[in-house]
Amino acid sequence: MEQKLEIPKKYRLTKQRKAILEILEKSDIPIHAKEIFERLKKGGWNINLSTVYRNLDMLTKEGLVIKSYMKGEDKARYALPDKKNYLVCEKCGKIVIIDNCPFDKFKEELKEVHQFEITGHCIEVYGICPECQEKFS
Amino acid sequence: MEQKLEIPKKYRLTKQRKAILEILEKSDIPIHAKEIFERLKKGGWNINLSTVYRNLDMLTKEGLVIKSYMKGEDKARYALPDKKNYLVCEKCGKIVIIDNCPFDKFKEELKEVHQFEITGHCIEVYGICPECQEKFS
DNA sequence: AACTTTTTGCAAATGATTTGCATTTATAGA
DNA sequence: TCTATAAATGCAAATCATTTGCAAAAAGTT
Repeated sequence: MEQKLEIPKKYRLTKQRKAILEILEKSDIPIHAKEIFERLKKGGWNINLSTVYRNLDMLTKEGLVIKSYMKGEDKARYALPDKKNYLVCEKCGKIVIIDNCPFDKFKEELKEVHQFEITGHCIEVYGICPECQEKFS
Repeated sequence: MEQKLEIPKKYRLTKQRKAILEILEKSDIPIHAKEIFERLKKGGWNINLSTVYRNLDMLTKEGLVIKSYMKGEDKARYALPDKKNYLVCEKCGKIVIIDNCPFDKFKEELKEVHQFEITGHCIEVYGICPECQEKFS
């Protein structure tokens, strides 16, 4: 259940890389590359946007970061693996993390039916949050 | 369970629109805008790529088409709603549609826990298909 | 057929993401 | 601690999917 976040030895632990991971750790929800970039800038860093992209790319390929797209959006969001399942309110945009991923229970079933060896998944659920249900009813 | 694919009356049923929907119906898996465009071209249509995009956009907003992104890809794929849940083989890229969406069983649970009114979802599962399991074992 | 509104085609613009290259930096070894 | 060297960074320019403006064409009416 715990994630280690160990960067493979063939990569170097640069301060930029560390800083990007820290931003991701502090964020409750998946965020855009540019958002990471801007938070770093605001934090006094003099980092470049392409450095952010290059690192996110490498981290994604290594499985240390999850890249996803939200409905209606055209740019990627990035998050640490434990934050990838979430509910999105279509009205206000609020995001709620799904902690106990319901999918795990289905892995076995899916495995049997399709004979696939499951290695990962991504679930995105849309709906209307309690507050908006009141507001718009 | 059945999808109607009725275009709301405020939109016109142009031949381009019909042709795009036909391509989507014929495809087993979610495909790129450009792929749709090229299949139409090959079929003798003299359609424009922006027309494809504009229609996919409208169809997506009306809920007649599902837009999604596959892991590792940076461009959107489009599919009819009954084709949105699928398994992807990480080795060979093969795609298998999940017919009986396992998620439906969880809607209620999620609804209770988070008080969200669920309106939609998207599931993408990665793994290794039976053939590749043999090939790479 | 004429009218009104939606769509289309085309070309140009946009915006996220990527890339080339010279310079800097992290890390291993002397 | 100093050096060598491969990996990373910054910057500017390039890419490529997607969007948009606008005049011409097509749909659905009357």
